[in-house]
Amino acid sequence: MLKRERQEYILREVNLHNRVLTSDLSEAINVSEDTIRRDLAELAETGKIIKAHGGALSKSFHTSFQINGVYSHDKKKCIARKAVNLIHDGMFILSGGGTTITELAKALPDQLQATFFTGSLPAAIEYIQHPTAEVIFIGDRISKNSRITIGGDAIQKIAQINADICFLGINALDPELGLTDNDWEVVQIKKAMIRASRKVVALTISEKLNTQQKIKVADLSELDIIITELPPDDPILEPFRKAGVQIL
Amino acid sequence: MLKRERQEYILREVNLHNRVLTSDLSEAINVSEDTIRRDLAELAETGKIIKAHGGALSKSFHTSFQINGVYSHDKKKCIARKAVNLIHDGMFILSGGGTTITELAKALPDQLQATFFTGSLPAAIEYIQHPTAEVIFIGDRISKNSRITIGGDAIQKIAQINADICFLGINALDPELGLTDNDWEVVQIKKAMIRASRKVVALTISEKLNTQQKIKVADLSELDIIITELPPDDPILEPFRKAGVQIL
DNA sequence: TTAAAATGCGCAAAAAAGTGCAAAATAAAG
DNA sequence: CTTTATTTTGCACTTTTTTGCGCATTTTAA
Repeated sequence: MLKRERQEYILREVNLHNRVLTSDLSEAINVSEDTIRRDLAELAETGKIIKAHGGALSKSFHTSFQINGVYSHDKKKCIARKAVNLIHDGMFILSGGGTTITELAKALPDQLQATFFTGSLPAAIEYIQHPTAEVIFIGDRISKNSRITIGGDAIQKIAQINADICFLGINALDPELGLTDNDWEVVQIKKAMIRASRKVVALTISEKLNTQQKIKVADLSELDIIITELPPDDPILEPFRKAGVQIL
Repeated sequence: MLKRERQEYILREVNLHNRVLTSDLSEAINVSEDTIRRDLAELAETGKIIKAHGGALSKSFHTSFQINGVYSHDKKKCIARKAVNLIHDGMFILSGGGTTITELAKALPDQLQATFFTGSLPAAIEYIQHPTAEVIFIGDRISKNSRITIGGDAIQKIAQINADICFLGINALDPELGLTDNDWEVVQIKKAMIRASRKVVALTISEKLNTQQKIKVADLSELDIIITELPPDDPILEPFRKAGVQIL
């Protein structure tokens, strides 16, 4: 076996299993462990793998490992964990934009099999990394501020969908004024999403409760569930529960 | 056995078995190993095979190896820098997928004012961070492997565009077989993009030159410009220039 | 802390590759 | 058909690359 060939074999093994042992490789290829170590050192030097004691790790595995650790203690992550419980196999899900929704996308359990419609670039990036999730992107002009699709073409596309559930990341929620926002185009998209879904779930950190913005998106009565990081019996949530919305 | 004949035999052997040993070839053809080595050197110089200690490897087998290194990133940046010079204010640009295209999106000069149509999530994320660029995302199902939009709806949308220029990140380019790929759905998108654009630019690192994949995308004659990290007078590029394609 | 496992380093043998040159084969010219 | 020029090939030799082993050192895990 050629040296180059051997190194390619090793690289494939690493990328396939996310990690390899020097001893296993040595046995499989029938060369000394020294040779394997030298190969791993070379591959690591050109940045193709991460060397470790006893073997090596794939690059992608290493990076994803780090990312998961950093954001684990976030309010939004807490909200996302509550939200994923509403998703079941086979569902068709409309997903809006915002960082909270992106957290939701990261929090999906691996074995889930569902179809996600979204116009949010950051959320789509996360959904597509899920092993089984189907992702349909709603295309049109992309808004620079919110990084979601806006425009008539998108609204038309959304109207063709009949989703089981819709997750909206929101900017302002008030017991009287309901759901409001400051971007006209984004509001049109959110309204379309609410119309296109049987159940509407609003995700928000508690700071945005009892705040108002300038453009009306929906009445509280149009929302089915509100999810925040607070415990369900927090007094701040009382007026929303009274309006007939379920709190998680 | 003629020299030419012998080299073609070697090339067939390489592509068939993905690797050859100098010693085996020498024995099979009944010439000295020196001669085989000289043949391998010539074939490697024109980019048809990859030389290695003890023999040679096929290009297709080898590419996966080179593509994810630290040096390939520099190459792609170099390619991106060449490509941005083709973009001018007011242009309508169709942009495909792939890491090279993503580099292009990162390399855009800040004051540029242009409209980008794309179905690539990573590229769109970069385009949208540009201060003035207009971004239109072509929506439909997102392919897990390539992270670009695929499907009939997307093809229909692309057909409605009449772009000034189209940038394609490509997987395999051969002087005879032209542009090829291994994903049927992605091929359909690329074909649509080529049809929808007045000028077609192929971006690729040199390792992918002289390689073939299974599904035809376009003839060389359909390409206007090829951009690689190599200097324009490199011998590997000669057959492409002869086919009438401009090289940068 | 301690024992086992893994690693790095120097070294030597084996394999392969590069080099210069002359013989052989092929092509071109007279 | 012969002669000359060019290319191709093989051989002897040197240089480089690759590989495995012994041994001191470091890392890991109990």
